[in-house]
Amino acid sequence: MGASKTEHFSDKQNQIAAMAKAIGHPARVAILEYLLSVDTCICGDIVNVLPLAQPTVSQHLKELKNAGIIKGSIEGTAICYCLNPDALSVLEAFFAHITININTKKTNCG
Amino acid sequence: MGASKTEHFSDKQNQIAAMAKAIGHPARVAILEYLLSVDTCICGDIVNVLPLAQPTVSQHLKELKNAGIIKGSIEGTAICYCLNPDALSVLEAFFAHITININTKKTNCG
DNA sequence: ATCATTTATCGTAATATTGCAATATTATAA
DNA sequence: TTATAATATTGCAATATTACGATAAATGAT
Repeated sequence: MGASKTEHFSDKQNQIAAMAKAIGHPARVAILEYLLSVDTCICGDIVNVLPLAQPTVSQHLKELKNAGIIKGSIEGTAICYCLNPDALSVLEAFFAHITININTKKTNCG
Repeated sequence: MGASKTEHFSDKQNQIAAMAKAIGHPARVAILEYLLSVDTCICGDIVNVLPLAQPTVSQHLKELKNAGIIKGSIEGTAICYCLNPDALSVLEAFFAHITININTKKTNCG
């Protein structure tokens, strides 16, 4: 096989998984942190910040965009990228919900 | 290639990415939600909850365990699994940090 | 010791991801 | 138009992931 059986899971579960998967690569974590470190959008120097070739960076940006984590808009020759607050707040809520509920329960095994 | 160039990124970035990647599959999101929905550990019925074969579920549990997201302990014939609050709070802090910082900045492109 | 139960591992097939060179596309400038 | 700059796409090789049948390992019960 090799393909996930997404049809067996809820839309919410698939959405969380898709976004987490998009962040599941150190280059893409680095992109998020970089976009967060500067004010608003970044127009055209993400490639220089990462230790990867331009096509590879372009591919990583595409995946983040497909998952809705970042947004991009054409600005002349360059493209401006920025974080998508909506997507990130969904993830934030998901993990906040988990940690809050863990703490209200008995401590665990292991 | 096919292998991530983890050596070019920080330990923190690799750690966040590894944990996010582990959650980046709907079956593993479902496992997290199930472990959260019951009190403390779950001993031995995770397979019945998921629409996947037993070896597949075992593999998913292994990946969550390798990433530190869950913990497991042997309890007779069964194995008890539970969430690892430490790992999940790292992710929670990561996304909380992002969403807090987004909101203090100008709204973005796209 | 034998059996039943539960979980893990092995082997394998299908598919996806990662990375980059080469090339194409798009937009601005001269 | 031609050149320049920035980003995207294509094509490909190496590797990883997903899924499951078959089988193994470990524990408890009879």
